Amino acid sequence: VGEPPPLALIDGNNFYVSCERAFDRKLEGVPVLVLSNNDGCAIARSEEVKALGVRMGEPAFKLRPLIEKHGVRVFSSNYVLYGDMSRRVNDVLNQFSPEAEVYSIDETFLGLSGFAHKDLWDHAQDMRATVRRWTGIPTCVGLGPTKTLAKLANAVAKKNPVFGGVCDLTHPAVRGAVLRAFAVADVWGVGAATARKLAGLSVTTAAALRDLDPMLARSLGTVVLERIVRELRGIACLGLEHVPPTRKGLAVTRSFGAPVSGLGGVLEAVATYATRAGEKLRQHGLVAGQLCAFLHTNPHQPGPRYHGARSTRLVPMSDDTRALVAAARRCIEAAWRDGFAYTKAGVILDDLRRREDAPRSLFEAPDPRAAALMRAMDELNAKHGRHTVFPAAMGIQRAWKQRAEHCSPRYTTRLSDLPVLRA
DNA sequence: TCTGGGGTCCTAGGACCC
DNA sequence: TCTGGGGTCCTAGGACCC
Repeated sequence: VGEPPPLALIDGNNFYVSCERAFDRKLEGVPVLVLSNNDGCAIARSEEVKALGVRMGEPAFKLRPLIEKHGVRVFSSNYVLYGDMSRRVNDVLNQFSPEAEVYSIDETFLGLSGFAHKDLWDHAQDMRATVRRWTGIPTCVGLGPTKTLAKLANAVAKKNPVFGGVCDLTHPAVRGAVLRAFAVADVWGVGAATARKLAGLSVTTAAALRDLDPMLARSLGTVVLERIVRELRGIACLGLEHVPPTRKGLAVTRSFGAPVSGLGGVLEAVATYATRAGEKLRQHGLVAGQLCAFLHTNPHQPGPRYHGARSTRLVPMSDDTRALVAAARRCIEAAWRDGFAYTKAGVILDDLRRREDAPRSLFEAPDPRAAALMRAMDELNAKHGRHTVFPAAMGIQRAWKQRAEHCSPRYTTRLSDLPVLRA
């Protein structure tokens, strides 16, 4: 029995940083850092920034001296730009294989059945070069018979420049040495909790995990860990998902730009998040059956803490902004406690299904004007910009709005932000 | 003294991912 | 002063059914 057909995992290097660099040559060769929402912490680092010792998720305020000292170029996250660049990269990859699964904003699995083994490496290099030329994004490629091995190969290619950007683990002979040198905590699907348990059994490398008894793995870390063991042995347990499955839940949650202690401010914020959630629902043609709203104080600070949340059923299931806003406000009013400085709130929708599959209630006939109203709002906001029309419950001042003090232009999705070439 | 057996469905919480 | 956002999957246990 042969091994399954090869898979490739293509992954953008320091993806958000590379998106910024694609439009500004002056960012080449200098330290570049991209911050999370609210300019809170480090989420993408150029090689120069990694060399300065900045870790993933490190709070931005702690980095301030280092940023000053080394002239680090700092960016707020620009998801409109990154999302569009991701789409462009995938357009290129689709020309190399029709079997694609977009796994995340910067990673795609490709099925490469039909390629002779000796051609794989050239093919992978060709993909890298084409993506680089057509989008400006540098990538690495991992090749293997299973998703887990392709992920592992990709991590190896990224970490060791000697591989030239491509690591091929489709050949069983080279796998052993690579797996013996690979830390088990870095294997895809092995998190901190599982790594601790494995360390207790002296399993510290990917090779040792591969050699673990699958039943023991199952008792240690559920069927998920058992699958990882088998995948490391070259037995595919995780298929390519060409068509993304319909999503099960959807959330809009944000930290505030500054703490909020009045009920009015939090109600405005969740009305805004519920409004955004409604837009997302309608984009996907979905309705929600359940809504949960929460608020909480800063978990990183000492002092009085509170986390409040309430959920409610949406009957009938809905994608109507007015129903979502009303439900979210009711939940927050019920969860509210005076006397705290709140730093974050959110709206979570669950029990999603396609609008045409939603159960109808026996006595209420849907009002056709409701759908027309939502459509009109969506069209106005699409044409004239977000928040051209919005529920009054969102407020006008929105003093709780997030920080984003270093945002780059939306180079590829907004005419006014197009890059300009000067002679 | 002594109280069945076999299901399904739902939810909360943990673990993990990027 | 100051620490992101948005997902998935799995399991255990409770509620409920006949």
